[in-house]
Amino acid sequence: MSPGRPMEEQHHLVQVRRQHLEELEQRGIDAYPHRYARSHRLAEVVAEGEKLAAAETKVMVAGRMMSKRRHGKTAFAHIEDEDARLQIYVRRDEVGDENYELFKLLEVGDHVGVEGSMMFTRTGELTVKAARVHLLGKTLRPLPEKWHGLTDKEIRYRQRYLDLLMNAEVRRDFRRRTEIIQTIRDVLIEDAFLEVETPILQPMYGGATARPFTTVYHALGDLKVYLRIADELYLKRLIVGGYDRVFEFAKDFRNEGMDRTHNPEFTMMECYAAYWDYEDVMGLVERVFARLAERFTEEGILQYGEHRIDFTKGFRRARFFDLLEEAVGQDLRKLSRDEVAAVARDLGVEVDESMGWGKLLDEIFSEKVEPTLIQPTFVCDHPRELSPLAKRHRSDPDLVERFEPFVAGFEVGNAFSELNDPRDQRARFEDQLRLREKGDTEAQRLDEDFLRALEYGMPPTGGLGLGIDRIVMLFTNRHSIRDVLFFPQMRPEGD
RNA sequence: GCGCCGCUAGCUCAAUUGGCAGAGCAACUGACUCUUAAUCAGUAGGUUGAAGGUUCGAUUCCUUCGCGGCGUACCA
Repeated sequence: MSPGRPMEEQHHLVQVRRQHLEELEQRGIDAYPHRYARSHRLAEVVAEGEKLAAAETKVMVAGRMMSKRRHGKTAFAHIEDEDARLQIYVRRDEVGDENYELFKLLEVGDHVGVEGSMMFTRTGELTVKAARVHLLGKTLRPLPEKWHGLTDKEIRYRQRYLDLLMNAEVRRDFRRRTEIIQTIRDVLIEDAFLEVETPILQPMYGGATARPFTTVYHALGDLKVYLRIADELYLKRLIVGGYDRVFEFAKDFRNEGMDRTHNPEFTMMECYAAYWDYEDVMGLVERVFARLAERFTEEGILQYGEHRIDFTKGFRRARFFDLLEEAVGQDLRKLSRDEVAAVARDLGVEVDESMGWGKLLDEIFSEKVEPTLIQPTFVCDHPRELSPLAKRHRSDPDLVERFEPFVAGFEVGNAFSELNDPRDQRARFEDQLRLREKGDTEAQRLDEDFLRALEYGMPPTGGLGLGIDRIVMLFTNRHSIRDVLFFPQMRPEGD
């Protein structure tokens, strides 16, 4: 590990580079010029290679030098930019003595510009024959080895810039992250959703069950404020305010453990549509995944680890209690809280006394059903107790109109027919308060202003949250959330 | 939080039972005008994650700590 030490104490490899930098400056060369009049990106040169080489076209290209092979009075090197690499050929008798001396002082890692004409080498590789080489930015630290590259996960996560510059496939995956978000945004905008922004710092948190991060706001007398765990209650206020359809890509924060699928800050897309119910939202989720599958899979089949996931048939729809019954062999709906607890124990699911009926069912479901939900599935109609913001099921008051899309065994979202009856919403919050009094630190808070908003009338509304990081994991075939976040949470480096 | 594994040169990795800490690449010097993991000859590079202990002697064994990975728990 090489933490950033003061330059004075630097390693001899750094000292050598600093000496080269000084020598260059003594020759009057600016090691950090302001711009370079590039004529092509490398991918453009590569795409047009045949034509450019046939015409010996003059180009000005730029990139980071990733390899260098010197043979006396001639040399080859590769330069690389974001999405392509290109060989350069530098001959002393072409660039002149002075420029060749400059090139000798450049090293792997430096940013260089090359002015020259396109050609193919004897071995058939597209190459720029340099007429002149320019230094565009000097590197002071040595790059990891060219062959094995950088594999140490700690360095890859802590110094992501180094991971990105060494590993083109990592650059591609993060570019895809942006493309996935853009694809989802496109579908929403086509459906007339309006993109909005709501507060991250909130005086009262809500919209999910989780512990928050807290901070203080000095200007309001050290008022305790929270980083949002969800933006649900704010987006619903906007529906009350008369917007028809809204969405937000939100960074949410949850003060909980990290693992392969959890980072304390993560990205959730939430959207709400007036006059929709959860069946309408199912249609939206299917449109979103159909579009993602079209752009990012081969013919709708996604290879994720060992799984082949088929998006060509939409999502299977299955009810929460039916799936439970399939998995445990009996209908748990009519059982009492204690009977469910007994079933859970028999199944080897850990039970504790504070767990209510709904929580116990959820535990059994997580353990016995979720891992089996590989193909795209909507799990529908959950017990009411688990879902304090969802509307009662139109044909069964013990259930809510809710569904969770599952893919590859993980939950990628959550959706409801939104609860818009202010009396019922108040009663559900009060149930949560009772759970909190029993010691459930994650029970939801009663938000009086949100209730006031509902009392002004929210239309029937369908709402959805999508876990963006998990969706990116799916479509990049990555198995840790840390591989889809540029800068995952890490403990501070020691000295 | 708990369990297991790991941490050795800039990077990727070796080191027998506890017995002189090594290689490849990168770097430096020299040779080389179509190479591509360039080649050839030479040089330099280490507080073995940290502290303590056992021992004549510790990269190796023990204890504590730090960081990471994986699993598990918590967490929609």
